[in-house]
Amino acid sequence: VIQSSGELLEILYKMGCDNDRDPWWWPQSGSFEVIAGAVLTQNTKWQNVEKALANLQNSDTLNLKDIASMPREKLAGLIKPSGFYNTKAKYLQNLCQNIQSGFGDFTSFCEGVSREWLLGQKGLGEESCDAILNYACYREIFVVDRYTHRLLSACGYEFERYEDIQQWAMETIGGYEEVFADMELAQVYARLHGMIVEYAKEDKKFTKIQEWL
DNA sequence: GGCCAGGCACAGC
DNA sequence: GCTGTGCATGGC
Repeated sequence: VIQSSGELLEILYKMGCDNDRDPWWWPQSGSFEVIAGAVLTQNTKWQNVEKALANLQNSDTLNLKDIASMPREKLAGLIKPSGFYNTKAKYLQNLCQNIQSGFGDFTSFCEGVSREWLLGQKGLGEESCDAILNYACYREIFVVDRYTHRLLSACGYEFERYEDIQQWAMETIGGYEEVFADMELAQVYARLHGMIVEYAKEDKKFTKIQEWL
């Protein structure tokens, strides 16, 4: 079991001080790209998502309006490198259409959207919803993914449900407010989730973190 | 060639 | 409610 949650958080926080990255970790945070990325990255390496995003960018269609209105086959072709391209094309296009009809544009979407609305969209589960809320809309929500689950397991915790992990993470982070005093809470959540992902890519069993604790 | 990647929907218990 | 399966490409 983790000896000190604060120590773990500080380690992760320091790892996040990479000036080359988006300060919120997710590339192009605060923009529509996050929405597309959240769907495309499902069970897929980010490296392949980048190719799909680049295809959209190069055809000048990486925006709400064009994805909502282009032929689905065309969208599927553009996002092919990210895998599951038929289902993702359907989900992403449907989502963009619903955002347009429900909110109008990206800015209004971010102001007005709720977690419940997102969960009602096909193709968005809890992780994708929270990723959009935190990284696109800058809401105070911590994203839980496979890596977070694995990290806690490696440290001796036995969480099962998504919301249990999320609640634990947000309460724990809240208890170390002074450590992150120079950042907004939403950005702290964003950065820490990102660092868990980055760390896990290098050290899938979290052996280094376990050594430190 | 097998395995996994920044999940989710849907069927069948 | 929980578990299994399909979705599909690309890099190691």
